[in-house]
Amino acid sequence: MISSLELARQCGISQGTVDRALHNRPGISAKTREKVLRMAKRNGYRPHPAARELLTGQSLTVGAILPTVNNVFFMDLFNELARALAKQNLRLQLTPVENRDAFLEMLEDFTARRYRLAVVIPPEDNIAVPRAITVGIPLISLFSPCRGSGIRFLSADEEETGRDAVRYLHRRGHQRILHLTYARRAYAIAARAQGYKEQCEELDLTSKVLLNVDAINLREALQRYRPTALFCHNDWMALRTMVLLSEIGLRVPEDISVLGVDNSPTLAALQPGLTTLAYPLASIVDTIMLILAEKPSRLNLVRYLLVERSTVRKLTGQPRREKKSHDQKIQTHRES
Amino acid sequence: MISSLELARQCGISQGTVDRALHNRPGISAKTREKVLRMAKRNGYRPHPAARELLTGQSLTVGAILPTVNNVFFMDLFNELARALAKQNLRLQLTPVENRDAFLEMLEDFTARRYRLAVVIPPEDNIAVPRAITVGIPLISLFSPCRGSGIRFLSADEEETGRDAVRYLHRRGHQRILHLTYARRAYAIAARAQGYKEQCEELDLTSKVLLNVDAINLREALQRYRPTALFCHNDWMALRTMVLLSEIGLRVPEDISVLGVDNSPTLAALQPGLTTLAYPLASIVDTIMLILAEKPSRLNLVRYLLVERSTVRKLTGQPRREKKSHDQKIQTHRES
DNA sequence: TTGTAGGCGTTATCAC
DNA sequence: GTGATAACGCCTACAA
Repeated sequence: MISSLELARQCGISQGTVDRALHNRPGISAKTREKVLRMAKRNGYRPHPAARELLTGQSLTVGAILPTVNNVFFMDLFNELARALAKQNLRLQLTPVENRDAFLEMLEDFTARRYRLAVVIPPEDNIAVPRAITVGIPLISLFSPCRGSGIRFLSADEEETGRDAVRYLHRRGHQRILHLTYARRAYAIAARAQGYKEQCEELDLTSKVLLNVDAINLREALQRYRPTALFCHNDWMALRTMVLLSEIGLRVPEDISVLGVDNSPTLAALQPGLTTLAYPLASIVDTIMLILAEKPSRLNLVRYLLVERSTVRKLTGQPRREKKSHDQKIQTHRES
Repeated sequence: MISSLELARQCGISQGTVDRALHNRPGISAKTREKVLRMAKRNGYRPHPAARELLTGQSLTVGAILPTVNNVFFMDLFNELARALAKQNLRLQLTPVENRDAFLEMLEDFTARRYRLAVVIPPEDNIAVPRAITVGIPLISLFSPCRGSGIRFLSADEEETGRDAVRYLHRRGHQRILHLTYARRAYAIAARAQGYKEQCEELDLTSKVLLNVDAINLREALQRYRPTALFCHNDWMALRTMVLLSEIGLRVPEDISVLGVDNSPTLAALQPGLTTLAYPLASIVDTIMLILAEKPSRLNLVRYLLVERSTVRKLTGQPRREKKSHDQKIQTHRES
């Protein structure tokens, strides 16, 4: 790796002139510029990002943290984000972390490195982020909130998602709807279950939530509650449920209906027939890019909680849809 | 973010003394050291990694590149690697790339940043890596080889994996074994299919390879070849196949056997009953860590191709197992 | 049109 | 024990 000073020596000129050539700045003869560019190419010259970052105090990297839990939906999201960032000449640095300590440690590192932005999926809910970090880097938390000033929390309206699911199934004639979800205490999980329960009450349906589905408790719940539909927290759990149902000997959708959430492209490849609620993944990425486009000074002042679906729309410039949007949102490759 | 110079001023001492305190170096009084550490903590001081990297010419980061193809097996691998690196105080920087250009661009960036090592899963086979990169950073390519001097290619012996699968199924009494794999031209895919074919010939079995399984061509192949066992390229494809079989109305393993490859922990959670060949994931991570432990000067001289299973063992210090190892390698939660 | 100087933050090596 | 100085590579401002 050659330095710009070394390059200047090889060309027999000064470092300043080399800089003018490399950055297309005025005040240099065409001949000299050409020569510098030729030599640079020949030597495979690349500016040292560390030096530039040190000088400018700004990095061209966006840091991302995700739990080591292997979640295909998270990967779909970050792949999308990486693509969007690449277009703006920014890189995404992904780091898997196992726990709260590693999470905060990584955030400190991002701050010290002057990353442009941190986009995180916290390994736990409500982690308290020290002020030293929040003043140092704009922070967007996805799916699960963090505690701390100026942190943006980006999420779909999970309660409404839960309600949507119940309404959709009820309209299809279902009366006994079971909700399958995780025992983990996380915002998205709790809120979605809450919406499910509330909507069930409004429609005079009995609600029942099953945590951490397995062969035994699923079988038991099926016998006890005789549900005609299963509303699963996400596509992954829907898939697992379908596998279990097939072992039990129940067919989907003839014997029982299964509804997932996410519309994960990766899982769609595995099980194209899955019925699922589409998660506004593209909106999330769009919103992140919008936040990034703002001036850093303004970033630390604004704070909003994207728990209202309309907020997402406003940010991404989409018009508020009419009532029937509920149906449009539902991807039905196979009716369930 | 406070600098060490600023910290020194606040303590009323020089930068050099601050450095002695922060790095536990001798030549400083206990009282001064304590004071510096206290002030550092209070101000949330963190050395700027860019400055350190600039000075030392070495980064504490390992760069990783993986295709945007959402592959749970890759994520399992990198999660393991991140964990192992964290123990050595190294970070893993993961970057998803879409194509050859982005891949090479990212490698150049890694080189410019003086990363300790690049661990890559190339988006295509046999990408030519310029010398400028290979001399700048030690490079390990996983699953799919790259062209270029000094590049280490780390992979299990894929041909042998293909043979193992056939031998295993044949010993269970299967005579008609179909191989389901991808159309993509990649080393692991081609080599595994090659091993499958060769072993079939040796055992006087007819071999048939089905590319890009879907509902239609699977049904057709089942009717035409009447296989009793399906050997799938990986767990993911095995799962997809099992879903299709269940739609067709065939039960696994009663009507037909399905064998996957990877022993992916993530997919095991989805379908615990899947029979699969264990991929030596831990060995791969161990080997990477061993390569990392060597001196960089030596790294650029050695070159080896880990296509012989014995080579992996040698590097990781495991004894060569006896014949029955084939059986031990196979994870059979449910006999297929 | 070109050369020179200074500083980003850290660390190693001098001198006191 | 402590303080001063130089250097890593880049970029900007100013001087020639």
